[in-house]
Amino acid sequence: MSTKKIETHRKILESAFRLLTERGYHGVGLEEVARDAGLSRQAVYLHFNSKADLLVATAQYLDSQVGTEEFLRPVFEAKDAVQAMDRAVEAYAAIEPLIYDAAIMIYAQRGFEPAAENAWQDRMEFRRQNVLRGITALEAEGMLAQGWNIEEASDFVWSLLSIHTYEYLVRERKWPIDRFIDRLRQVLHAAIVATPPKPAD
Amino acid sequence: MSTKKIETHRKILESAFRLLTERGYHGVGLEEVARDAGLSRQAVYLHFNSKADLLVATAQYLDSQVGTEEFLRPVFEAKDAVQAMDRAVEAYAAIEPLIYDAAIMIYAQRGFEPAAENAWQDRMEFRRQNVLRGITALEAEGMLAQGWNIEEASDFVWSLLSIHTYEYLVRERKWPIDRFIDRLRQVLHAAIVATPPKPAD
DNA sequence: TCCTCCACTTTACATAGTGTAAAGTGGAGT
DNA sequence: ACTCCACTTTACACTATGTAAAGTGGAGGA
Repeated sequence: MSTKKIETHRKILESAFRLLTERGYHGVGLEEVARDAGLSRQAVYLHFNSKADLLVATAQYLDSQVGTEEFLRPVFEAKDAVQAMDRAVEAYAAIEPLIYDAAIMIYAQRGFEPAAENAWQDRMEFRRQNVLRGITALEAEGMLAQGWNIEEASDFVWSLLSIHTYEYLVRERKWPIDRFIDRLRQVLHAAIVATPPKPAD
Repeated sequence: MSTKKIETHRKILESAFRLLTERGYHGVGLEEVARDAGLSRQAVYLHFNSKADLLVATAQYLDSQVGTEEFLRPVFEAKDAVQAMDRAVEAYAAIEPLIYDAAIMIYAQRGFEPAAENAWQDRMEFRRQNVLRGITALEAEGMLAQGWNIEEASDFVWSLLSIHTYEYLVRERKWPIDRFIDRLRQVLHAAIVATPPKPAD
């Protein structure tokens, strides 16, 4: 692809991102996206096969802009699995607001557009693998609470750290982000971290 | 409304429910819903103002069919707040599969259709009030874990008992419903139920 | 029995969006 | 000067929602 085409590609994605997140998937037509990017509607079809394709590409573009790895670095550098977990909650709370609009849009379209379903599954699987690593480490350090196994604890934590928990508590219930972080940590500690052996007396 | 019209109304709702849940909101047109109900497309507009209206009416119709109160009765008849909570988890796990399709459809449309947004908020508020009552009782019995207040504990439990937790764990991760119930109870006990005072020795 | 009402049909139309097709344009690179 | 190609322009096919209005047929009341 020529430099020019790549540049146009990016312009479409940025117009699409802004308009789609402002007004929702059905709230904007490709006509308007194209106009916003300074192009004809047909030009958009030279870059993306369909509106659904554009949505998915937009979400992936956003992901690349957000730089998830940066946020996750402290997690991997933690001194133990419990600290990693606490840091993961913080990272999660920092990333979620940035990707919320796009993620929810993908989620809402996943029932109708196979491309959106794939994008959603990819994202979920990525997250679940990260959680699985964390829980595996927790278990290896003997800090996974009794009564849990790695698989089920991972599933549960993955579900707890989903975009919907953020939506319910922060967006709907207006929790300040610090409360959100503290409460999630509190729950995770209580529910899946082993209580420390009695201090020797 | 005449008996005949009410009957037709119901027929439309049942056709709509089946087709919409089978193929999704955008997967069926009113043409097809009407045909399925043995009517012309225009007849549907004599009963519902728009497709969005029909969706909302369908979800409400389903709610009325499900009989949520029946499921919740054991919760209100529990001997204490902790037992009520355990029973609430069971009721929740019984109701969720029945309303899942319709609820998710309403959820997915809520960004586009104010009617769907209202229906969603109503449902959420109903649930949140129920949870709030439960947590208030828990606190009154001195069984709310330290570090929680009623408001925040309610928000958290409400979010944990959302349709999305069911979606993630049962639908996506294929948890058997019993495991789902057990794990949720386990988490709730660990996270928000007070540890009993040390038995006298 | 006749009349009226009304739920529903039929036909038609306006509007809006997605996606396809194909000829034309203008500028950048060789 | 020639070519390529990204993009424009115009046009069309298709599908859906929603509106409008005249017509039909049967049930219920006078």
